[in-house]
Amino acid sequence: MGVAERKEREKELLREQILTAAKTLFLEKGVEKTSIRNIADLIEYSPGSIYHYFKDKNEIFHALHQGGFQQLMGKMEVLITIPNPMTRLKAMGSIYVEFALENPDMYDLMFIKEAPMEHVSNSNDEQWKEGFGTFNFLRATIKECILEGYFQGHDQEALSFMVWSTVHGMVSLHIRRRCEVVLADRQDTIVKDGLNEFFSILDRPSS
Amino acid sequence: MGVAERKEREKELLREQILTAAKTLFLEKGVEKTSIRNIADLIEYSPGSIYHYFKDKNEIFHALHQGGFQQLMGKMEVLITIPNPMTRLKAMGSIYVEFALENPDMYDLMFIKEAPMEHVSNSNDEQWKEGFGTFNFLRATIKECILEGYFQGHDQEALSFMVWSTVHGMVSLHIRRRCEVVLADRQDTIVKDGLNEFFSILDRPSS
DNA sequence: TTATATTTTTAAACACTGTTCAATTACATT
DNA sequence: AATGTAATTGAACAGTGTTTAAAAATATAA
Repeated sequence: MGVAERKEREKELLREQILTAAKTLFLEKGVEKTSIRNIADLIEYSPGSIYHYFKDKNEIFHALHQGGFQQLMGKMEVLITIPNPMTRLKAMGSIYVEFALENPDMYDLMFIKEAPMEHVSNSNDEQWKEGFGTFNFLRATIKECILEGYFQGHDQEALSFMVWSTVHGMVSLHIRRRCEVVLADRQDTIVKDGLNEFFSILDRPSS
Repeated sequence: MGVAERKEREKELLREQILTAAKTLFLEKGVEKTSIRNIADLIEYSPGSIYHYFKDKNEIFHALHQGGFQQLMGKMEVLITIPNPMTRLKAMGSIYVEFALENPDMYDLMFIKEAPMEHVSNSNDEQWKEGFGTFNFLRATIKECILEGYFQGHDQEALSFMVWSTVHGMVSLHIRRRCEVVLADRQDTIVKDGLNEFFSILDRPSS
């Protein structure tokens, strides 16, 4: 009676095929410029079929969105071996930036693009543990930093948001090419340099 | 022989009409979801007409993009009256954030959306004086700060980029609603609070 | 004023898009 | 072999940006 199970597996397989095809195309030419027909062509199915596996284009986007978070979380796992919270905080920043620069399109998908945010907000909390996880880890690290006297009298929540914003700002300005004109030289190094500036400012003692 | 001049004025008038209609619709429902037909409907002309005044949809976007920079530059003019560079730097950050929160859609158009960036990069330098201007002003202010000993031994260029990134990061995470889930409470104040955290870290003395 | 030339405007067409749906095909169970 | 279910299809719908030949409006010249 393994028929149902096999069919389930086959269904999952095609779902996966759709996702990898969509990912390829999304990262290649962008979400907006990828059509359902493009995806269908790539996996050699009719456009209508896709709607048997995903409610709409947004749901495909959302699935990939989640995958990206898991990938980022994976890269962050090494951080738990770093005991000093300040060192850990900086390593976290480096990993974040590294992830963004290595997977600019995926980062774009996860943190810059607007498409599926209504969907994400409305979806059940279960699915958000990944996104939550990374930010909570940042929050916890910052809390440790404060406890050890690195940011005396600072607001844990607001400081976490600010730190996240700084790394996000740098990589997103880079990815969306807002520094090309204004920082024409140094294009390749500016994000790393900016990050180091940030680190050295964080390192200054509390007054 | 003022006929040519009058026609020129009339042409400019319709161009302006198209722009205000486009701006209304872009800010109302987003660039992507605004069609040329929508704009044409609003000004009661046929869709084809618009192509006599603008090469394509991108060119309309670009025109509005430029207008936004002029608006931001206008808000920044008061800064030249602030003699202390550190005070000026912080005021600049406040104005930037204020502009973004007051005109989130225009900010999105200017700094987050990707649509017309190819066009912007390829367009002649003349048109970029505005964008250049604001960043150069930041750069100059940072330079003064360094000269007065606020950021000893720091890299002017990288520091400017980092400062810009921080304010950009905060407002863009807010605008693209990436903190809704992760910072559900404090939603309205988090950007202001984050900015203040940034200020107080900038204020710490150089080691 | 009439004829010519130029500019502005239009409607129709083209090749796309996301999505829906009735009909067909494939397949497992009885 | 017949039945019922699930997967797949292709056509259709209403929309998109853009092009273009024709028409209308206007300006210039005779």
